[in-house]
Amino acid sequence: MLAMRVRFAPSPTGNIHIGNIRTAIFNWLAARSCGGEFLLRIEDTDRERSTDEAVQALFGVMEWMGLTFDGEPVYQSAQREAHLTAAESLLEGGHAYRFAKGDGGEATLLRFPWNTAGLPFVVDTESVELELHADEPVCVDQTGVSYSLRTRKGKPAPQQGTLAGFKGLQLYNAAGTLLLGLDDEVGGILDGTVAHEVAGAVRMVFQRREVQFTDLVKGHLSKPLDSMRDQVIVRSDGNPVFHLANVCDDIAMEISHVIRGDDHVENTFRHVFLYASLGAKLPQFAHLPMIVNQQGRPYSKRDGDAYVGDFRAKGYQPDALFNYLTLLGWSPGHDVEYMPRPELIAAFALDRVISSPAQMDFRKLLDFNGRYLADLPFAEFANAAWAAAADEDWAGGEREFFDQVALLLQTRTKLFTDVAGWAPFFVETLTYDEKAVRKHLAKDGVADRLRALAAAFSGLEAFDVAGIESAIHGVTEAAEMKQGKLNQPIRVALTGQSVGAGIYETAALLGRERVLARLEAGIAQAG
RNA sequence: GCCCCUAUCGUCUAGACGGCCUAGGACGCCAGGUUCUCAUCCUGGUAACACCGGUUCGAAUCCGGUUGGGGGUACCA
Repeated sequence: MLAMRVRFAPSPTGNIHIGNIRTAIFNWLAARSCGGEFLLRIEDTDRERSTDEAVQALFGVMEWMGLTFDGEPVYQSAQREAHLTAAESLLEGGHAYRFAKGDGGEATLLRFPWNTAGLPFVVDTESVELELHADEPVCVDQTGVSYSLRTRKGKPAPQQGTLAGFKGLQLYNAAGTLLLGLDDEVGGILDGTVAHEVAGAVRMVFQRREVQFTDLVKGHLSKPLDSMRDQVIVRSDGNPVFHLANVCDDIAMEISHVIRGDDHVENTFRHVFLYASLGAKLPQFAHLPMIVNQQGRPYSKRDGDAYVGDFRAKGYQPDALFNYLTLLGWSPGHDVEYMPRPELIAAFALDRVISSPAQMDFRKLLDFNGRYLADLPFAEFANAAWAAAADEDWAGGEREFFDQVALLLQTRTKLFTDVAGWAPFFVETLTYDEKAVRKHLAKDGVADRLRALAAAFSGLEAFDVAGIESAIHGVTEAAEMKQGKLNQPIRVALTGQSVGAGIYETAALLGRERVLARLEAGIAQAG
């Protein structure tokens, strides 16, 4: 088997969201897990909406996520001539025709071939017999067959399908007389010289044909050809449409596996004909389940939700987001979910991707982020925390002291924005959490104990962790309290908060002078 | 309307051959523990096979139907 060549093909029409980047991740993992190549193609043919800023943002996001691509990015807009040339050759080979639909000029349409003998992905299935609505005519021309079924209430329900979907079509009237046999005149219809409008038909019979392909994720898929319509490949204004451009580029880039979102499944039934008409070999297809938002709808650029850049701005670790996203629609098959990138590369396989949509769980992502932060080498953690603190009022103190605080809090940090909560180490005047004050400080006897503690602290020879611990123990023993009962009141007095790092370490780091001042302020709060 | 896909705890998921599933793991939540607290850590608990039929000695697992969800049905990508 040839090496795997995959591509990520976003259109730069806005910020890239979580669904897009997950597609990129799976492509990247598929390639990296088997030594294949991961290419980037920027589908910028929608010139009105494609902006250079969006392209730069795309590069930024990919770099941040560590999604390295091979070779130079391909810009689809630069391939326009190739697309048009392909359309021209399709026209010359009889695989396409020009037709004026509506009031526009002539567009170029791909013709699903009447003769499917050489196409392994089209098979004849059952013979179909349909009751028609007699009031509506059946129209047969080179664009296809249009007819009307009856709804339950007896109203006409218009249908339309490509000519090739109606092999052996026969139309009958109520008396059972054959009104039209398609196969006899298909030649003229195909070249556009003959068209029929048949009135009074109540019954149609034809041989159904199905288009089939095997998806690496979803398995064997099929769709009746009579439910499909001929596909415009070049608009009447002369611009190639997405389907043509996409397939031409994938052929030109020699893509072996097309890995994309579930929303492209239906397109694939049409794309296989394009590959065949262009004389190209079919790639393998893998359609990934959509990632849906809290409302159960797929993320879209229009909703402006869940941009990857937002996660970056909020201080998420790219590796944590990467790891988390990998678990949406895929699982390694064992119980370990926390998998650094090399493990992910080793474990990833397309055949373990599932096919139903997944919803983001931001809490689980946060948990992953906390684990990745805890596992960061300390120097890296401290640098990033320092950078994250730059926007705080208290930023810019001594780096050595900051590092000591960071060391104390690394394992408890879920997100770098949490450093805002480190303020008690860096500011003079505390902001008290009212709830914490009420619960821990404003209780009978607390003020007395804090006074006793202040005295004990003052008498301490060395204001270190061991000394602080024994001083606290001394006070609780004298008050006949349970060990640790005084810790939360002390914490609230020293930090204004009910949560934080170990209290002895916190006190030691704050230093005797500040601790004493805060105890006094705390006593005032305790009233 | 028509076509395609899909359905296990609140969420992400495990569950190749039907019995090892009185359905496992993770997040969340709850409780307890770490002879000092907490957002760390440890232990325990909570909670699911959409519904109805069928096949079978036996079904979350196979088949059919219903319902729900998603996608498509464009001279959008």
